[in-house]
Order: sequence, then C-alpha cells, then structure tokens
Amino acid sequence: MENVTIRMLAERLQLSTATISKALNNSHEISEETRQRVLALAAELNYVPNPYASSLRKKASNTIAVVIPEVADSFFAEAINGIEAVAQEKGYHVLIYLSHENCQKEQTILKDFQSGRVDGVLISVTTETTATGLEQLVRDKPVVFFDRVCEEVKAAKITTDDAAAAYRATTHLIAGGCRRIGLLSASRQLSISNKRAEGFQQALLDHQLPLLPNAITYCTNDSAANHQLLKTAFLENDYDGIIATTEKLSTAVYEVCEALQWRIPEDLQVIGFSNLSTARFLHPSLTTITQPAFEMGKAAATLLFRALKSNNFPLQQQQEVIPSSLIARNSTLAKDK
Amino acid sequence: MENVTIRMLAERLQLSTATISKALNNSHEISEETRQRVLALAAELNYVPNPYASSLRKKASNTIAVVIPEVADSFFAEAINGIEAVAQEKGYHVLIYLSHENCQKEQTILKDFQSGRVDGVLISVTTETTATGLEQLVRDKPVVFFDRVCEEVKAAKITTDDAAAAYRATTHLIAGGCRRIGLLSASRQLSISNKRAEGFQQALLDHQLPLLPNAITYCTNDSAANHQLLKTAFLENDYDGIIATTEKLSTAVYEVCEALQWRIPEDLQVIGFSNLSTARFLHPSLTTITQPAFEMGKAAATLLFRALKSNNFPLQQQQEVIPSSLIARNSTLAKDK
DNA sequence: CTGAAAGCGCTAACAC
DNA sequence: GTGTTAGCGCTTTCAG
Repeated sequence: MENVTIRMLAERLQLSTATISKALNNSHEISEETRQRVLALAAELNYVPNPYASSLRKKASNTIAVVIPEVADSFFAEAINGIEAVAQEKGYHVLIYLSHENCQKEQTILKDFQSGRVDGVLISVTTETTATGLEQLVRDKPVVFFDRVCEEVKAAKITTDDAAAAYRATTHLIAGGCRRIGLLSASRQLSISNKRAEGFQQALLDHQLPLLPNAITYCTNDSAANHQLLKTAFLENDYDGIIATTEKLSTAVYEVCEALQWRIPEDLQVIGFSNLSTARFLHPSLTTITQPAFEMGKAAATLLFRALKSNNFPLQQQQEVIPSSLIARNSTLAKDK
Repeated sequence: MENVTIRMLAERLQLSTATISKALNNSHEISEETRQRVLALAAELNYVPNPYASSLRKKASNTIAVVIPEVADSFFAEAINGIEAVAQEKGYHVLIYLSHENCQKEQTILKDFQSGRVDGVLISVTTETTATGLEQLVRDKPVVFFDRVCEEVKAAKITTDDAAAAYRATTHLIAGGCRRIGLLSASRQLSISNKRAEGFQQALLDHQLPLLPNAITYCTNDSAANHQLLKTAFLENDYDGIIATTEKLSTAVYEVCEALQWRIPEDLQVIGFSNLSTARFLHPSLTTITQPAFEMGKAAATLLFRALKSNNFPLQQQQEVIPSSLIARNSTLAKDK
C-alpha cells in the first residue's frame, strides 16, 4: 500500500486539499461536519502526515536537538530523561548528538543546525569549547545551555550552584579535619569547572588554610592518563582530602586509592560530584554533591519551549540556578552538613 | 541574512538549479570546473542544504530512531554510545524516544514512524510489549531489535546469551554453596527475561536442586513497590542466593538487604546483570553478568545501515548473539568462574 | 555536460 | 466554509 496523502483524502471526499489540511489541523474555518468526515476517513485509511512536507512549508520541524559530551554519565542520562519528558508532552522530537568531548565534532554538529533541521537546541558543551560557532548559533535560533555553559555567550543558561557547591564540599572536608585538600578539575576552560575551583579557593581562604601549590589537578578525557595523573598527584601532594568535580573523576579516585592502597576516609577523605544512584552502596559510601540533573534537563527544555511558543520571550536573558545538595556519607568524616 | 538556497547559487553563477544540485552531490555528469565554482560559492555564502526539502523529494531522511525504555541505566546509555558512534560515522541523525516502560507510549511512537520521519529503527521493547504494531513496523521499514527483542516478530535481532548467562550465574551461586536461590525478573512477557529464567531453571535441574515454589519474583517498574515485593519475598523464602536480572534490581537488592540487615554475601549471595562501572566499588563489590552494551548498540546500528545501503540485504534473517561475561566479585563466595 | 520542467506533500494567502 | 493557487527547497527525469 502506497502512502496515503492529503490529496487522496481530498479526492475521496470531493474536497480540496486545503480543506483537508485545515480540517486535520483543527482550523476553525471548517464546519464540524466536514471535519468529522475528514477525520473519519483519515483514520480509516490510516493517514499519517508527512512531517517533512509540513516542515518544509512551515519552516519549523517540531524537533529539538540535545548536544552533550557523552551519555554514559548519570548526570546526562538523567538530564535527557527530563528533556525527553517535556518534549514528549509538547509533541516534539528529540535529536541527540554526542560531541564525545571533542570540540571539532561539536562544531560540525552545530553547523548542521543552520539548516533548519531543528527548531531549538539544548547544549552542554565540551571541556574544550570556546565561543566560536556558539555566538552564531544563539543568534540563529533558540538555544539553552545547561550545566556546562559557555560564559562568554549571552544566552539562556540553566546551571547548578557550582561555586557554592564546591565551597560547601571544601568546608565539609575541613570540618572533617582535612588540611591538605586537592581538587580534581575536568577542564581549564569550562566555566563551571572554574567556578567550582573558585568556590574551593574561597573556602580555603575563609578557613585560613593555604592553597597548596598543586591543589588543583586538571584532568583529561582519557581515563588511563587520568589514572596516572592522579596517582602522581596523590603521592606528591599527600592530600588528606579530595574533591572530584565529575562523576568519572569520583570513580577514578576510588580506583587510584585502591591501587595505592590508601584507605578512604582514613588516608584520604573523598567527596564527589556525582549522580550515581549507587553512591550510597560504594565502599565506602561516597559523600556526594548531587546535582538536580533531571530538573535541570526539564528546566532547560521548558525554557526552550517557552521561547519556541512565543517569539517575544526574552530567552537570552533567562538564567536559572538550581541548587545541588551535599549528601554526607562515609567517604568523609564530618557528619554534619 | 536569509537562508541561502540552491536557487541563489544558481542565479549568482548563471547556472540552473539542477546543475547546482548535481554539483553539490558530486554527480559525475558535472565538469570538474563548474563543480569547483559551485563548491566555492557555496562555501563563501555558507550554504547549508535544507534537509527537509531533500528528504521530501528523496523520500529518505538520513535519520534513524532509537526507541528504548529509559536512558538512566548503564546498559542503555552505553548502547546509545555504540549506536551514535556508527550513525555519526555514516552521516545519519539519531532521534531518541523513551517509552518509559509504557506499552501505550511505545505504540504512539511506532505509529509516528509510518510517516517516513525515519529510515530505520533500533528498538529495545518495554516489559509489557506484545507483537502488536511491531509486525507492521517491520514490514514497513528496516528494524533491528536489540537486547529486549520480541520473539514473535520475525526481524533482525541483536541479543546477548541470556539463557547461558543466567545458567552461569546460577552455577556460580551453587558453587558458592547456595541452595535456595531466587531470581528477580523484570517481566513475565519479555523473551529475554524468560530466557534468563530458563537458564536459571536448567542450571538448578542440572545440579539436582529443587526449584523453590517462589523462586522467581516478577518485579514491576515502580521501585517503591519492588522494594516491598523483594522484602516480602526475601523474608518468606529465606534465599541464600539471588540473581537480579537487571541493573535496577541489583541496586534494589542492596537496598533491601540494608533494610533487612542481611549481610552480603554471608546471609545472601548476590549476582546482578549490570553494566555499572562502579560495580567493583560497591560494598560488597558486586558479582556481575556484564553485557556487551556498547558492542550490541554498535552491532545493531551496523546491521541497520547495511540494510539501508542495499535493499536486497536479508535484514529480517539476521540474528547475532554477543556473549556476556561473568565477573566474580565479593557479593558471591565462589571465586572461580 | 547543462537546463527546463515537474513535482515530493503540505500550508497559507486569497478568492469566492 | 470551501476552493484556487502558489509555492517551501530540493532532486530527477528527460531534452538538448
């Protein structure tokens, strides 16, 4: 059976394609009676509209893009959930693009968006991203950054309280008796990484603790390389507390401690930014800064759809900070928050 | 700046749109010289083709759909990674749909595929799915099932060695001294669940162990309900070993054991189907059946693209079973494999 | 090697 | 209320 088109419906009902189109789109200029006839026949013939014909004509695709570095990270997985929930409700489709922490790939992806393939974009940038390409994208169409935002670009942003979270994490370690605290950062560029570093430094300052010369270790995307990097850093700096600012780095700390036979929390107290549902079952259970991943995805999508619905919504000025929470467990000694 | 179209290029170069189109598509009927001129101007004006116009005309979208129950599960997250890697390489786009374990939602999603929005579909069905709708889909366009396949439908399938894995898991528990083994199943319908159950039963049989009347607990998608269900099952059946056939159920077992103050592995040995990278750091470290998630996604996508490339590829007959592996850790007592 | 023309399926003006 | 017409931007015969 070949595809049923609006034209076939028109012929069968002795109506024009325009009428059919309007009837199917619940236009108010169509009488209830013909509307019903059209709908009935459409159902009978199992008519399914061709989205591309419609998109071409309307210059709107009912599709949004989600661009993230990777998906195998609880944060992004949950964020996608939040995004998809909203999109499904609004009848939008979700195209997913993984940049694999590769700025080049990200550029290629962004370039494609100039085609009109998507009506809007939700993006969390790579660790290497600069403003290049993003400025243009934001000018072209509705964009909402979430979590890993690009500071330089004026655009809608959903973030969590990065600096405050790191401040709290640091304070928590200090309360647990740590004096030589290290921070593992995912990037020198990423504003959220820098904010976390700032919160960390401020906390040290406020508690009259010196910033160790090698307090901050900048990690890469290569887990084997990171392992080596951390091992060296741990041995050289003799940390008594560490803050891992990503989920992967949190796991890496456990691996390295195992390799070095350092006990957590006796030899090293650990706090990690992580959304792992199993954090409480780790050995020892991991004290976490848990980000509101699902909510952030949902908030970002909601914002995007508001902009998609009304043109005069000042999207670029929207900024939302959703607080994270510190959950104290056994990888740190301070029991309060 | 309004969108650059093929027509604008044509006017500027005093050529026809047909020539431009051919030049851009590297048609061999175009002279190298004009091809270069066209490409140069396209680059200069930053021409980006409209994918929907092209799709409408060609009746092909260069887009595939991935339909999965959820994304917050390491298995699916890794599978997406595998899929996306292949798709990106082939220049395809990936639409993602979450069925949220809801058969109704899944139906709605499948229905949309009749529109020609996607050229092919990769799907892992919900725990409730029946053949309804799937038969039609498979008739309509290339489809590859992965992991959670639908037995009744004749179609390409990528699975892991479910029965064998469960058999091995059971044998492993028996080797560790378990005599009252329970299995936590995600579904009564799902063929992979049933195969796991079969492998389990066969192993008991082969080792002359009786199948407890309540050996198999069928869980739901509601984690609170599951928690209660497991608690009751654990107390009533006094298991000494348990096989959790999904990642979520594995975590649930840890939760319930904590609540009941049962020690793992002394009171209950646990083995879980899980791809969690942190399995080795759980307390106690979790013995797992680890599925080749990334490979399965990759294999499924590769198969789909083969079908998309050549029409006479007998896609529906393709079946691939990728073995899983048992990784013995401290939640079970047997140390061999 | 290049171009003219026809249309993919749908929608939006504008008539009637 | 319904129909006519003219495309959206691209690809594909088929002529030349």
